[in-house]
Amino acid sequence: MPPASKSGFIISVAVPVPLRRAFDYRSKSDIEPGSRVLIPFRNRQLVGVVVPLPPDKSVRKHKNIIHVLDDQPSISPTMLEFYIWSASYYHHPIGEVIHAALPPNLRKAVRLYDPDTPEYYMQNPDIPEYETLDTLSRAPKQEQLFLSLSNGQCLRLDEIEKLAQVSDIRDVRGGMQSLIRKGLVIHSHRPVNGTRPFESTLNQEQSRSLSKIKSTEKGFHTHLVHGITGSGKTEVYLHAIHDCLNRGQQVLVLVPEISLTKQLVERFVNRFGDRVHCYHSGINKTQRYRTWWKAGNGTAGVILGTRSAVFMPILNLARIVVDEEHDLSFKQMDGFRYHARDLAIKRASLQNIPVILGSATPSMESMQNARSGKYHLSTLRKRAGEANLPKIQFIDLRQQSTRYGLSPSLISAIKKQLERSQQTILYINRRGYAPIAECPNCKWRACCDRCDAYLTYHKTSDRLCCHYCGKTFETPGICPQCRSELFFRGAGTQRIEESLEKLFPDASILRFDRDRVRSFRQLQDTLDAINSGQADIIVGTRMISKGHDFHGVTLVGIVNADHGLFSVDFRAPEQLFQDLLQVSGRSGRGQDPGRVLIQTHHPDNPYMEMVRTQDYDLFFEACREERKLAHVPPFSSFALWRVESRKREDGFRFLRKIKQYGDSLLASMNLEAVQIMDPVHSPTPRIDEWHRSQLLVNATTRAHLHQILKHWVCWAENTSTSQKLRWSLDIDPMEMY
DNA sequence: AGCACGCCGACT
DNA sequence: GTCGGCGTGCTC
Repeated sequence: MPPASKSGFIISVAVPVPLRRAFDYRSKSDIEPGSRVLIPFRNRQLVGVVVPLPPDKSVRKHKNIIHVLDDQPSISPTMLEFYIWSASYYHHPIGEVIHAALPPNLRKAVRLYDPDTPEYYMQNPDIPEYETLDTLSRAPKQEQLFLSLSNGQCLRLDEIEKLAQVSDIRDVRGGMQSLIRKGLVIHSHRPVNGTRPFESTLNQEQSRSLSKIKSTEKGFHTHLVHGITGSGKTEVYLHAIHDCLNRGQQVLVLVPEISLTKQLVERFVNRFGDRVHCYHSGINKTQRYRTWWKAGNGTAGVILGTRSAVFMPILNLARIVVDEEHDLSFKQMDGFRYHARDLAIKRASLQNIPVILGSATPSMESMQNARSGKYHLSTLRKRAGEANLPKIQFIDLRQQSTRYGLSPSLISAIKKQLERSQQTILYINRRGYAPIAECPNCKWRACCDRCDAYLTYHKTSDRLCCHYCGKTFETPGICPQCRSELFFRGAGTQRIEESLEKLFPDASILRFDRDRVRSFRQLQDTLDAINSGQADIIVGTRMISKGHDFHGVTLVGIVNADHGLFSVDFRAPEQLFQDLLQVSGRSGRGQDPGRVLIQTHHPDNPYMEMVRTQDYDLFFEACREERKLAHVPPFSSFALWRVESRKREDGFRFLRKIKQYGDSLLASMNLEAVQIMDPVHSPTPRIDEWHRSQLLVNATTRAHLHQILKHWVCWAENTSTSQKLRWSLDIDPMEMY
């Protein structure tokens, strides 16, 4: 309760500005937390949200709130608590966090409104009618209402009211609400013909995993489903979701950006009809608001979304599923740098519900938690249906020479595929034609003028392109220094595509990279083309490895696996292992067995051997030991200060000041568990004319890290910096450059 | 962030 | 004389 006085109430408001504090205002009446208010802010008017934080006693002058925008709070106490927790964990301004969580049209000074009138109602097709009538035997009015929806009819409220007049039922809306609350009736936006009956097709492993999940229906639990590619993890989630919908509850399903395809949505819609609501960057404002509204009032059964959907208010949330939990796209890489998987787990604990993480290659963090008993682990070792795991073999590049990336062994394997008219995927993690344009004589290389990076040659546009800032340049035909003819070194997707066209002129070749597949629409079309067998060979970057099911692909060729084997980033082996296993998993998902050929200079590297045998457990143990010795996550917690400046030394100087202050904080707080490294320039020191440097903080205890950061960030925020300098703090950084 | 205030150079 | 450049500081 805010203090009430003669002059009114003092209300704490989160304002959408990059400041890590709330602002206090005066109001004649008390206002419930979670309500949006219009407030004067300096000489502007902004929409803020009332937060349950204690007012700052040191502030004397208070302006009046202009206007309360919500009759009822648009943010529930639970969600508000979750947003405040998120802001404090990531040390991000509370106003910006709440602003990001609101649907775009509520960020403006408009009142809440129902996006869907009229609303349709229908019987829940997943519950047999006799069962329902049983539960309603002592509620005759509700039974009447329920029966007016018989035979799968879909009716508007006014239509039901007309029918109900006959039986003299007055509170139709209330009656329908209680039927919905009991899960016997569902809302639907437009008439649907019911959903398909749910057939169980789980194998033994899947059933075991499901019953493990079902055994912890109540309370907070984290499940990790470790299922090899093609083992049918999705099927397990679908069953778990089905149970919740039957009880009239809701489920949140988070998937990586690239996985939210038509195929996946269709799979959900086939099971759950129009109770499925999607939420991702490609959805317009009206749709977003509709989903937000329906999630909040309990009518959307399944909310299927990408990372930002973790902030969706959901009235009867019973479960959260995070598919491909290892995927890096769950981490927001700019602005509010949150990790949707970690927040999903926090949210589940706040709401006291189970959360299910699934992956073929779980992150080190999650598996460590499973092994230590914090999470419940279930393992799916068999591929569902007829399919078997693909066989992985190496092509030793020390013994075979390649022509533009392809070895004779790989070429002959592709040839055999074409003869048997089976599809092949070639994976190369580099787009464009050649990553380097070099003078063979004086070794001059084409560089970007805005970044410290070499330019990639793109043959389709005949231009040199910077993959960091996106700027393109005209290709000089000859070396600007010694006038020799330039040589394009190395291979990207375009060059592989070209080589294949020459080698196999009759084959149809499809490129699958960011240059070719730019929009959501193009992604659908490309996936459709692959699945309908229009492409014989698909040349793709990492995009292709993200959870797509290709039934005709029986060979995956990995053009170069060595990228990242000797990286300085401690996460590089994990990412390599995940990438290679994920892309290998695209092979042999139909009836025919799959093969994987990996070109490498290091077939005897221990990590490569674990890839070949697809031995996740062995990999986990090896990686675990390495990380334990190096004292890095999951055996410690990282925070990373990042600074960008226009002048080279400005950022570095600021980081030295940050470190100095941090060290003094450490000394005064007597925290030995926290270690502050020295500032360093980023591996790519300049991007788009911004010079980048960073400062790593490594802590044994997360609580101690948090404690020092609280003061540290506060200091940084109040230390004036010029506009030529930008800084940010990354909690649990996933990429260290 | 976004906006006002303020202190110096080239202009109707 | 003043219009406007962006460096600095503040927002309950």
